[in-house]
Amino acid sequence: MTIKPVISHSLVRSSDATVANWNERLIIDMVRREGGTTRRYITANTHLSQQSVHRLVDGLVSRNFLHIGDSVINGRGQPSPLININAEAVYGVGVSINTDSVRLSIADLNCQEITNLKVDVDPANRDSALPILRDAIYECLETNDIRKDRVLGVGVAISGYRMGAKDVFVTPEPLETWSNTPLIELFETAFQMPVWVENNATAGAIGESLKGAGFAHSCFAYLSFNSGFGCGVIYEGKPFCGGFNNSGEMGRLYTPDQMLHRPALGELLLRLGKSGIHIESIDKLYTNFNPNWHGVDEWIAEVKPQLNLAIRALRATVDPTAIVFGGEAPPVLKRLLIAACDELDLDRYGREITLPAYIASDLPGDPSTIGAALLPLKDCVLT
Amino acid sequence: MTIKPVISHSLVRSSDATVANWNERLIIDMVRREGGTTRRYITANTHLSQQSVHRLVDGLVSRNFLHIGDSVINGRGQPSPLININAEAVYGVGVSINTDSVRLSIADLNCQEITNLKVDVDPANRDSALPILRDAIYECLETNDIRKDRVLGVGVAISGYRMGAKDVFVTPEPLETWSNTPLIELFETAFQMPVWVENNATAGAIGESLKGAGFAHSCFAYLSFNSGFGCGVIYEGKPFCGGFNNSGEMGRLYTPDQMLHRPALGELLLRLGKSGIHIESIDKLYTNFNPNWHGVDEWIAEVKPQLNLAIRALRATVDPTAIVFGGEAPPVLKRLLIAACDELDLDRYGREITLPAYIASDLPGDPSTIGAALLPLKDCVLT
DNA sequence: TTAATAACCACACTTTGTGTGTAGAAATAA
DNA sequence: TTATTTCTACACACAAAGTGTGGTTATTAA
Repeated sequence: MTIKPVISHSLVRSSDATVANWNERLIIDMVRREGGTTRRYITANTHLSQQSVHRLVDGLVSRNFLHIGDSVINGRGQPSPLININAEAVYGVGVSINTDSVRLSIADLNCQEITNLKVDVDPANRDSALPILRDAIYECLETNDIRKDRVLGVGVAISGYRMGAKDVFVTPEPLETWSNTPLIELFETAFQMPVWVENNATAGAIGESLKGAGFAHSCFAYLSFNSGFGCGVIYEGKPFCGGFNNSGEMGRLYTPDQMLHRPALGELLLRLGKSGIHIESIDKLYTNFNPNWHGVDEWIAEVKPQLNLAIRALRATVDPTAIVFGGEAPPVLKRLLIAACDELDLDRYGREITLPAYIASDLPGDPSTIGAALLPLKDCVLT
Repeated sequence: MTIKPVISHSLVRSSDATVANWNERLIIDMVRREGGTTRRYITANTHLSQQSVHRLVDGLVSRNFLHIGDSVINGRGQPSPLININAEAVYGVGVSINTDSVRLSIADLNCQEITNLKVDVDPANRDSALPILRDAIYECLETNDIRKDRVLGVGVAISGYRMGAKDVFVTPEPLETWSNTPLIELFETAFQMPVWVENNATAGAIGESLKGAGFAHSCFAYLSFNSGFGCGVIYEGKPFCGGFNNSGEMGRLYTPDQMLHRPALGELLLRLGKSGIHIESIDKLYTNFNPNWHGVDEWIAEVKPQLNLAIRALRATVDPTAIVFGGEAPPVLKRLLIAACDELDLDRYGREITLPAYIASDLPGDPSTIGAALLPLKDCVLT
């Protein structure tokens, strides 16, 4: 049984029951990325003619995805009315399930996070978690005055890799309860809304593609420093999933020996513990991090070879134009990790080669939750 | 100045001047891959309706890309006429420029190699090579009775990585003369035909996607064992080029120290030479290879760690469903290399994970030349 | 012999784009 | 002030490429 969209009829195209066709999505995403623009600009920057842009924008305005604002003067000629996103047109709900916490988030059509909260459930117990999560979602929508028929669906970010189907995961052991189950059916039944499921690193990458590095890069790798260490790849603006849908599963790069020294924050917590600094969760690390703590420099030195190996592997295979340092690492730590990267910008004949940009993600908090909330938007109305 | 297609007007669609639109290409490629099929099969295996398939096939038959053959009976109902590829409809010409040889090849619409020959030119001297190559192409077309208006264009495979534009390469030093030049304009001017340019590993991968592993895999990595060691990635049936267009440039994976022990056949020739076995070219290695030669086992052991690192890097980032061992390595050597691959099929909790298939390519001779000849076909009429 | 099935094909229709042409509004240049 | 320019707005005819309906025909199973 597939859950049908619950969104308003006025938002759905009568012809094919989708929310927006590809050219409409191109226009919505262009308006969003530009933070408002004119029909003139859209005509100049798409393959569409003036007449087509006019008709498509008209339709999107009448279906309330876009607003017409004041006119702007661009030299001679009639001024262009500004076209703006109607941020309240549709929303995406995001849920991230991590080993130590479950978070909930709502994003509007502008990809702005409306709310982000920790849900007080035990992620290790599926049966008790699902109804609590469902209640939390509906309560959260009500609190924020969001009608249910404006919600495209729920994106779920979970750590682990896929096995067979696109929605069956093998999770880290603390999340064993979510393993080997078709998650879409599970969540759709629980939430009574359409559901998307994605690996947490890829969810972070999607968030970055819509709000951060994606403005300048259409092919980049997103390093996700969480309890573990993962990676999401964006190619041609879309998530790259590979053959078995496990692209970016960095554990497969390392030998068992190297695994112990990979840049996973869970390992950092252990090292800090040994130095007498006891941090109980990645959450707390984010808020309390001090780069002068005893053990930080040592850990950076310890993981540096594995971090550089990951970057070499990405450059050799994916060849991204940017590598984004994200996940739940504290901002200062991201900068320390970037500083630890070797800059191998010469080929074997000593000729210069272009390096990818190393970027510290500045999406706040847990990027996989906001990324999860953006999944429905990305899949229905954006590009 | 862009060279216009020289193919017959009867093969080009009047509406948009392309050779075939996407649905037509889907059908042509399905007929090709099936080695002939019925409209019934096409209808069942595409998103197209019976009526649309009928209309599209009709158009392709009247434009001579397809032939209608005998009918086959499939149980009750009217028998279906067989639809076959007209192999002589269009052709692609391929040129590969390697450090030690220049090869020329012609492929028909069935992706069958019509001819493959070594061109007697010095690849190190561009100005003398171009006119000789042009003459060789036209002579070769004449010899094989192929009219010029059936040729889609020339694909060129060259070793090296891209710099900036998609047709500007930085080549290995022996091919310095082809470096830092927009190659499309260069070759189009010389050949007076449309030209495609591709890295030789990716050209091999494209060949494999049309004639070998591509029948079963839409995402695979193609390891190209040549004088150097490269890789081409196919994703969703198409070449994956990454952000800077240098996906698969495996040199970037290795440290300078590892580079000396990477699985490049040029290095094998050096090791064999030290053992008193003097092979003058990769060509000769292909025809005369003996796995019992002193030095072969030692070389396999020497490169094994770097080969496995490449595979780990590919599995972590691209996650292909197959890894094809190709390039100019002799068949026996490919099998030895496959045997040297560790099979890391357990995750860090000891759970089983699906391995990619390790496949020895059985395209004969130099795959990059045939791959080059397939470039125009892939880009104009196949998918 | 007859019913069922599948292929074939004509036709009307829909969606989604294009190009042409016209009218009008507002800013700038002379 | 007036003319020019630039851009919006909109009507209309048209084209490409798909769909659905329904009828005809060929073959097999009962």
